[in-house]
Amino acid sequence: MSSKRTVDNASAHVRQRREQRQRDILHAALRAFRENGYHATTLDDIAEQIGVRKTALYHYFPDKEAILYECHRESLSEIRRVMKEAMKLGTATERLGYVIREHVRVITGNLGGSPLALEVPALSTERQAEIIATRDRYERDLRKLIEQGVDAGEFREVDPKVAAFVILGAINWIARWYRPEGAMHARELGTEFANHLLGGLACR
Amino acid sequence: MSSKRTVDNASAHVRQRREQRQRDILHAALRAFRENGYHATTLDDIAEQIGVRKTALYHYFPDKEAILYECHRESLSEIRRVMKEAMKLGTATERLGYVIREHVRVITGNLGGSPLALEVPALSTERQAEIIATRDRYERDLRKLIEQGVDAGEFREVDPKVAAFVILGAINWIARWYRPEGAMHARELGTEFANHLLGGLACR
DNA sequence: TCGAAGTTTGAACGCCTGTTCAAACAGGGT
DNA sequence: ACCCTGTTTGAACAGGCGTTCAAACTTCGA
Repeated sequence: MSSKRTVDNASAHVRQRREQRQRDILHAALRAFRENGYHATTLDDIAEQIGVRKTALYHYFPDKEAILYECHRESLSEIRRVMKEAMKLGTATERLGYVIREHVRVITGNLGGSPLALEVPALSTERQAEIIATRDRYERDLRKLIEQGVDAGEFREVDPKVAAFVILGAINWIARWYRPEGAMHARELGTEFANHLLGGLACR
Repeated sequence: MSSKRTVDNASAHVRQRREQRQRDILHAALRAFRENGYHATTLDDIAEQIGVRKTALYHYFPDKEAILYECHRESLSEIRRVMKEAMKLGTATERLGYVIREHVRVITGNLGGSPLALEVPALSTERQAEIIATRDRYERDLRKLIEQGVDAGEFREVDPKVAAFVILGAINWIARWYRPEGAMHARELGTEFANHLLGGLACR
């Protein structure tokens, strides 16, 4: 039956275009949220960035909060993928360095998100719970990574919790000042961050 | 003339009470802004925290933005005072350590502010310019401090700009997770941060 | 060329929240 | 007891923005 075939092709094409549109919206939103915050960003802002009226957004997301939710999910999944990848490496130093560099790359990328820098309290209670749970899992992994480094004698005896906050804070703060147009390049930024956070400032 | 005398006493008392009220408002606002952000904080939130209706706030500040502005000014002045104090110390390591510890103390204190963590774009253009200028002066001082450490051979050869961002980011991020009720104490937090940011994670 | 499904739009609604204002209230000096 | 100043309040207003909806438009296969 060629009718079935063509219909399938058509709907596949349609779905594809729809998903592309959704990605566009998410990226525009992510960029705006990261730079101006969720509440300061209007649907008009997001819509304008992709050349469309705000009402069009409702064909792709039920409401504004859903957009934020997807931003959270997408960026969290990307960052957890990084963590998983890091675990394949040998030493804690290598692993942590990789995580830091990749995290910086993600946060500075046009497509990626600034994982934990997004507003959580703006979400509904249930969604908050889910996002926080995922984020905590990531943070726990990071702490464990640091603990392993301490146990292995690679790192000094630090409080893993505080150390993780130092690292995450430094990285997430990038979203507040980094602009793609700026002079600073993402790659060097990542290595510079990794050097500083791993090796500190002091001469050895 | 005893009338003059008593009037002065009275107005002094009144002024004093007024200033206390203003401080109360600022601290309530600062706390709310820092925890929930400027836009997510309503005047009702602030007013409720000091047991008053939101309209009462207008006797002390012309509008919401003015409250944010004063929060900025107060916390910036406190943090610049810290920087000035640090300059009296001998080595770059001591200076930077002091700045970090005190910065953490300020940001975790009930009364103090989270200096640079407040939303800037919510201010009017002129006020933005002023706040940014002051903030930049502080950041420049911090960078210079780092440069001096590099020149003196105390620090490794880092990009002072990036190093400053790492330090400020780690510290400012505290506002996002630190809660006074929590188990973590401000003092240890400060020294832990200083150790990490100066000495890094790696064993030496 | 037609029709159906997908997409975009403009107008309108409703809520939230910052702001204004006149009226009530409090306190302390005479 | 009275008044003046400073303070607080409730009601009402105004604008912004998220959201709804029916109507117009676009795309693409038949």
